[in-house]
Amino acid sequence: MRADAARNLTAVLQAGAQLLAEDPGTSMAAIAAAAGVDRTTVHRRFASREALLSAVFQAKLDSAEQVLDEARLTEAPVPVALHRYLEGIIPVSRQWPVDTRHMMQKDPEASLRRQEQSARLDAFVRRTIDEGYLRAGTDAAWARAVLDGLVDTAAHKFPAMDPPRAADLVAGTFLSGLGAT
Amino acid sequence: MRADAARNLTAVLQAGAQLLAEDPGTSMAAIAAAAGVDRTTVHRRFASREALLSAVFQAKLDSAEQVLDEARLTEAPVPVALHRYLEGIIPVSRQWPVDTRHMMQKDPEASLRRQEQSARLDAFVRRTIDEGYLRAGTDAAWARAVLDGLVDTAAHKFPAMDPPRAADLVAGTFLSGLGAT
DNA sequence: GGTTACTGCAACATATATGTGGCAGTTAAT
DNA sequence: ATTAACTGCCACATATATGTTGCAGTAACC
Repeated sequence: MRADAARNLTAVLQAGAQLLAEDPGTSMAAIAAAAGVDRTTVHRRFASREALLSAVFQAKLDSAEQVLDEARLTEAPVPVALHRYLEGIIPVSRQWPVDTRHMMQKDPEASLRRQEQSARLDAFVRRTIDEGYLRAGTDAAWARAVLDGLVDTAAHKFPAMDPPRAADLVAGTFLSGLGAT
Repeated sequence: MRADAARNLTAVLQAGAQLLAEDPGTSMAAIAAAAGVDRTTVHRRFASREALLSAVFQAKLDSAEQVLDEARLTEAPVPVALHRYLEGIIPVSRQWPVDTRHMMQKDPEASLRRQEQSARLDAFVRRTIDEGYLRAGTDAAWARAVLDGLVDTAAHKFPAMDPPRAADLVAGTFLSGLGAT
C-alpha cells in the first residue's frame, strides 16, 4: 500500500468510529465525507459496510489489548494495575467510542477477541476481591459493571479531562464512592 | 379512540422502545411486526418515523416525571429521596431503554422537558452536597454523571434484579464505593 | 342490528444507501 | 521519467425503508 493510501485508510477508520458512535446508522457517504475522501474510495478499501465496521472494531480491540498487556493485570500490585489500566483505557475509549457489543453475531472473530479481553478484566476484578481490596461479599459482576460504567462516564461525559486525573477520579469513586465519611 | 386501538398503540410504543434501544435504526416494519400489527397501521397512528420516536420519548418522559415528583427530591430527606428516586427510575429505564439525548435537534419540545428533568436531578445532587452527604469538594457534575451511570448499569446489565435491591446497590456504591474499609 | 372505527392486505411512488464499473487525472515509488 | 497505484467523478443497478391510497373484512359501541 502507498503511504497516502494508508493515511486515507486510518482517516476513514477514525472518522467512522466517531460518527458510528453517535449514530450507528451513519452512511458510508457520511463517513467518507468526514474522512475527506470519495465514497467510492471507501468501497474500494472495504468490500462492504460490515467489513468497514469490522475494521473499526479490530482497531479498537488492538488498542485495548495493548492497554491490557501494559497494565500487567495479573502481576502488578492491584492499585498499580488498576491505575495503569484506567489511564490507558480511557483514551482508547475516546478514540474508538463504538460499542463492540453490537457486533456479536456479525463478526464472530472480533466477538471472540472481545470476550477474551473481557475475561482478563473479570479475572483482574476477582483478584482485586481475593486480595481484599474490595469489601468482602462484593459481587464480582457488579464490580466489573460499575468499573466499566465509570470508565465510560469519565471517557465520554468528561472528554476534556486528562487521562491521569480521570483515572484518579474513577479509581477513587470505584473504591470509596462519593459519600462523606 | 377505541379500546383495541389503544392497546395496539401502547404495544407499538413498547415494542418500539425495546427494539430502538437495541438498534436505533430499527425499521417501522420490524417494530410493527414486534407489536403484532401491520406496517400501515403504524403509519396511520404516527404520521412519520419521527412522530413515533417522539411518542416513545414522551412516554419515557411521562414516566420519569412521575418518578421525580413522587421522590420529593426537594423536600424529603436526602437518603429517602435518593432511594425513592432509584427504586422508581430503574424500572422506567428498563421499560423505556431508549436514549433521550439523541432527540435534541429533532424534537425541541421533548428536549426541553428532558432538560427540565435533568435540572431537577442536578438540583438534588447539589442539595446532597450542600447537606454534607457527599464529601466536601465533590464535583457536582461528576456525581451526577456517576449516579446516572450506576442507574443505567443496574437497570440494563442486571435486568433481573428487583428494583429495591438494585436501589440499595446503587445507593451503596454511589456513597461508599466498593473498596474495603 | 346498524353504524362507525379500526385493521390487514395489496399496490404504488419516492427516497436513500449499498455496491460496481469505467475513465481521466494525479502522485508516490522506482 | 516512466510506471504503477491511487483517487475523484460519473453512471448505473439493486435493495430497503418510508409514506400513501383503496378496499374488503371485522369488531367495538350505540
